Amino acid sequence: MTTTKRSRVTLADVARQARVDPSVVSRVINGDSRLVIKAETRERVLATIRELNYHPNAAARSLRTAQSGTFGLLIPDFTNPIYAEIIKGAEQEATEHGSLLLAGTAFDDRPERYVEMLASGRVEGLLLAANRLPTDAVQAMLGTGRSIVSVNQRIRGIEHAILADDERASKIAVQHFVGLGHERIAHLRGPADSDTARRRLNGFRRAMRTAGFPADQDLIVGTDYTTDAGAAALRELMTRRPRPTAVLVANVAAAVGALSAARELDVRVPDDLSVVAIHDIPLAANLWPPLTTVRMPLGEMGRAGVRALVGDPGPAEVVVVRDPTELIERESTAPPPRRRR
Amino acid sequence: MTTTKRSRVTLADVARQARVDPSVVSRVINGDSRLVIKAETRERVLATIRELNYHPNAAARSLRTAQSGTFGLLIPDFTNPIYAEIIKGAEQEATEHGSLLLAGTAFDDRPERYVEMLASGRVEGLLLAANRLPTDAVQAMLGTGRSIVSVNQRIRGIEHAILADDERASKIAVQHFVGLGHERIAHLRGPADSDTARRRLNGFRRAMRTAGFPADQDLIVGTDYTTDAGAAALRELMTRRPRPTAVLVANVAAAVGALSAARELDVRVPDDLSVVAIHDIPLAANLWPPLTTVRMPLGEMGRAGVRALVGDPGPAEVVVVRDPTELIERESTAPPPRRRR
DNA sequence: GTGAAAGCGCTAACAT
DNA sequence: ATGTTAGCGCTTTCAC
Repeated sequence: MTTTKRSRVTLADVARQARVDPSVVSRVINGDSRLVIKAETRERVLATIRELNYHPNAAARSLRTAQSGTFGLLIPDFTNPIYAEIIKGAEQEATEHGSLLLAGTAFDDRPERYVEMLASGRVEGLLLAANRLPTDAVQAMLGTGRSIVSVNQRIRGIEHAILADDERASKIAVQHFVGLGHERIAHLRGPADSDTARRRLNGFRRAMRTAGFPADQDLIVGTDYTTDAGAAALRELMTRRPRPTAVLVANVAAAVGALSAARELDVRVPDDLSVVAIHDIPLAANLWPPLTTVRMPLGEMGRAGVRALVGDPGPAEVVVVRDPTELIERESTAPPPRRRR
Repeated sequence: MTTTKRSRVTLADVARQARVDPSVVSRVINGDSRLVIKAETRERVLATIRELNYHPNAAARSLRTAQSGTFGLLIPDFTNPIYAEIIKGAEQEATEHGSLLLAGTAFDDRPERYVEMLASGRVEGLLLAANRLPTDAVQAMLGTGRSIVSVNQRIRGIEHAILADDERASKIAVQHFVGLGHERIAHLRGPADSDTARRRLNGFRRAMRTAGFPADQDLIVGTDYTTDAGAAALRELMTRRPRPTAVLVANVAAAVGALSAARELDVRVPDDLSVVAIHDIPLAANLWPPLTTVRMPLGEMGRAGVRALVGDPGPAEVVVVRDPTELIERESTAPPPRRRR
C-alpha cells in the first residue's frame, strides 16, 4: 500500500477519501481549537492522511497565511567557528518553534539577495550576524517592514540587537592578568569598524584604569578577526620595548594566528607572554599551548535572536545575553617572567 | 517617493499602474522569449516595478510553478569544519544558479523533518552529507520522488553520490611515509559504519601492500571523527610495541585530538611519530606542529552536489571529484627515529 | 503586441 | 458538527 504515485496528494484528495469537507481536514491538521468534531471523524481524517501519505504544500500554505515558517541568518563566513556556534543555537531555537533556519553567507557583492529574501516573503525575519553590510542594503531590508535583529553587534539603523557583554569579557581577562601579577598588558583589538571590537577595547581600557595600569597606547594593536591578521599583529606588538608580558586577543581566530607568530619569534607562551582570547571554541583546548579564553554565549545569542524574531515586535530593545561569560583557564597564561625568577 | 506603505505591492498593482495586463508584467519579469512587446512598453513596466519597489511573492510563484528555488543540505554538525567547506561550495553553486541553499543539521531524533522538507515542496532536492540517517527515513525521502544526492559518502538506496577519491588520499599519505623511510605505519581509521572510513582503510591497506609492508592489524585503531575520539585512539595506539613511527589519521578533527594526546604522552611529533591527516582545513597550518594533510576537494564536492541536483535526473551515477587531492606538507612528518640517528 | 481566464493548494470567515 | 465560499499572488495557455 505504498503511495509513491505520480501527482502530489492534496488536501482535497484527503477530504474526498475521508468524506469530509476540505476545510475540516485543514482545521484538523492545524489543530483549530474552535473546531467541534466527532472523535470518530477526526480519527478518520487522520487515518486517511496517513494512508495517503499526505503532506501539506508549503507554498500554498505560505501564500494563504503570508507566513513562511522560515527565519534567515546572515553570517560573514561558514568557516569561522564563531558563527557555527551561533547558527547552532539559532537552529535549535527555530526548530523548537517549528520553524526553519536559513543560514547564508552575506556575500558583500550581492546585498539585493537578502533584501529579496525578505521582500519576497521567503523568510519572515532576518538575523544579521554579518558586519559591513552596506547601509543602503540595511535600509532596503528595513523597508520591507519585516523584523530584523542584529546579533553580536549593533548595526546602525537596526533597533533590536542581541549582544554579549563584551566589556565584561575584557574586564575578566584583564583581571586574570592582573591577578597573576602582569603590568605590561597588551590588547590585539579588532577592526576599527567593528562594534564588538570597540566594546572590547572599551572594557580593556576601563579595566586597566581600574587596575591602576592605564593602557599604554603602544600596546594596543589593531587586527582583523582572522588568523593571518592575528599573526601579523602579534609580530608588530613584539617589536615594542619593553615587551608586554600579557596580551588579550579580541577574537579566537586572531589568537590562533598570534600563537603561531609567537612560536616563529621564539616567544614562549606562557613563559614569556601570557595570552587570553575572547571566545571559547572546542578547538582552543587542542592548540598548543591550550588557550585560556573568555567564553562568550554564542549559541545563546543565536537562540535569543530567533526568540526576538518570533516574539512581539516590541519596542526598540537591546538584549544583552549575560549568562556564561567566564574565564576558561588553560595553559596559555602564567605569572610574568620577572616574578617567576 | 518611498513606498514603505502597508500591504505588499503585487504584480497586479504593477500592471494597473503600467496600464498593461498582469500577464505581460509576469512575462517581462521572467524574460519570456516568446513575448513580443514594444521596447517602450517593456520599459514602462520595468520602470513601474522600480518605482513601486515591487518584489514577486515567492510563495505564489512557488505554488504556481511547483518549484521552490531552494535546495537542502543536511550535515551532522555545523561546528565540524569539514562541513563548513562543503556548505560554502554548495552555497556558491546554488547562488550562481539563482537558488537558495538551506543547510541544516540532521538531528538524529527528528528524521520526519527532512522528509517533510521534501514532501512539502520547501526544497526541490536534497544533498545528504550526514551519515547515520535511519534507513526508513531515507526510504521516505526517496518516496517523495524528489532528487536526493549523497555527498562525501555512499548511502544505501541513494543512487547519486558525489565522492572524493578517498582511496587515493590514503595512498598519497602512505607513499609520503614510505618515501621518508617509515615501515611501522599505523592508521587511525574512522567508524566502522562510515563509508569514507571504509574507503580510506582500503586505500591504506592496498598502499601498504604495494609498498611491501602489509598492514599490521595491531596498528589499525578505530576512532570517531571527533577530537576526543582521536585522542583516545592515539593513546591506545601508543601502547603497541614496538611503537609505530607514523600514523595516518582518517580525519582532521581526530588528528587534532591525536596531536593533543601525543603531547600528553611525551610522544614528539614528528621526531617520534609522524602524523598525516586526511582533510586540509586552514587551521591545520596553525596547530603545533603544523599538520601535514591530504587535501580533499570539499568545496568542490558541495558544488558538484548542487550541480547534480539541478542537472537532469540522469542515470544512476557516482561522481568522483578528483581534482585537488594532494599532499600539503607541513611539519608533522619527518623520517623515522632510527634513520635519523 | 496584448488581454482574458483558469487554477496551483490551502485557510478562515461565515453559513447552515 | 460540518460545509460554502472566496481568495492569497502568480503563471501560462489560448484568444483576439
